[in-house]
Amino acid sequence: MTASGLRNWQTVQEEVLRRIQQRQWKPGELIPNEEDLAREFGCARATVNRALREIAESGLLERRRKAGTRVALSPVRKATIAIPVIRREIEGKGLDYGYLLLQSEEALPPAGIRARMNLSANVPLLHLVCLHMADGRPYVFEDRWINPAHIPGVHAADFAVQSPNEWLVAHIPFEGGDISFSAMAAGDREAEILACKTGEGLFVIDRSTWNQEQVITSVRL
Amino acid sequence: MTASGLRNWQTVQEEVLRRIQQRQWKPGELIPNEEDLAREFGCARATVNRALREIAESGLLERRRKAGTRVALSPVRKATIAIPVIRREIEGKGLDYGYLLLQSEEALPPAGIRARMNLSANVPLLHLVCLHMADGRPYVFEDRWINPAHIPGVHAADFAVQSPNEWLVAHIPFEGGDISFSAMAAGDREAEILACKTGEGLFVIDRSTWNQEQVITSVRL
DNA sequence: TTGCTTTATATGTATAAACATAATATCCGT
DNA sequence: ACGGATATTATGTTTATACATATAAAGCAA
Repeated sequence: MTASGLRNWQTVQEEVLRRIQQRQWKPGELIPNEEDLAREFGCARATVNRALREIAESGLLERRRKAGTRVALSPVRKATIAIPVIRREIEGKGLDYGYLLLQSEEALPPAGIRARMNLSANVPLLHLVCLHMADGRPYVFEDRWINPAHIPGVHAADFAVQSPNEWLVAHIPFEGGDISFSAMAAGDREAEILACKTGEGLFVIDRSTWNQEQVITSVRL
Repeated sequence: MTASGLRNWQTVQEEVLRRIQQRQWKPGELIPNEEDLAREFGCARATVNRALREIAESGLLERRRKAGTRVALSPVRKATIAIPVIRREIEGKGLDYGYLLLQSEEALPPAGIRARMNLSANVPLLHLVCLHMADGRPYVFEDRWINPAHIPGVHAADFAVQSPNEWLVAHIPFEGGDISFSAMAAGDREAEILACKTGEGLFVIDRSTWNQEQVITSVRL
């Protein structure tokens, strides 16, 4: 090895990953600095930097100025998951997508929601409950609270036709959210709506979007 | 706006994000090319490129050569989640970590595991069952199958002392995994081990590491 | 020793310039 | 109008160079 032909950052990256995998560079160990690597690989330091930066972002390397770059001792495995628009997810599987609005009302949120949305007083929120179906069978149950005060135009939206999910994506400039996963057993209500057995395991996603509004979505997978 | 002081890529990125959020650039719309933006922001094209590339990686922009850069129509929300070593997770919460090996044997894997690990014949695997505890209370239940043929030295490891999780991290150069989440209701066995009620919701992580070996971990959160 | 200051150094970023690559647009012959 | 060759163009990458910044380490003083 120590080849002379690693001239693009992806090749450099592969070589570095190979060395980590094959323990040529062991966990916790310091690796040569960018300049040396650049010389060894016969490329510019910027190229090495590009390669190493990406690896560091993935958590396999740890870099600190002056201290150098070392192989992560306990690589925190990071997974990036894509949360698609539900309709796309279903259609992506080649199934027919169906949507049903079950409930739409202004109501005072329960304490749990109010706390997560950081609401002080008795602010009424728009409470939407709807069901996404794949090939006619219940697929995802969505329970969402929206703060109309922060979402102009939300009253004009017709959620009987378009799911809040899609409406929001199309109309609200958002960025930054907060997602957590958990599991719960299906209660009687969920069991009925989702046509599953009471006690069956449900996969739940709680998602908050911190533009201003907040979203609570319960998803069964 | 259209300021003249955006000279580093992070500032450029913020400005671009602002424009997307405030719908100055609408979803589906083409945004100016790198050269123009660089001129407008008073920085080099490479700087704009760096800023835009990152946004594109996050899914908010879509870029194609010659076609240009446009605001994503349906931004696939990507979340990167970190899967820490369990001990760290527990200790990070300020709790006492405890570990217990419940079972360790060579056995033929059930069909499901065999299929996922792509094993042809009747290959015996090392089957480990262990429990991670936080402050004395069951926290995570781990059910793991390891192919000893591909993990040299695994027989020498004493999993009564160190969890397979940590041993593997420390001894095996790995890269590339496959993670899926799901939910299930606790069966009698799980309920007993985890000291929870039968039927309670469990959060399950199935993880495969495709170096050669494979891992199935059931985690309750 | 302890704490502060300075220095050296590895990573981080910015830049201009050049070339590579993908892919749309255009032109042209049929 | 159609299909295929060609030109054009926006992004992608590499390079050398320069400077910024964090920070470990060394030096120094109380």
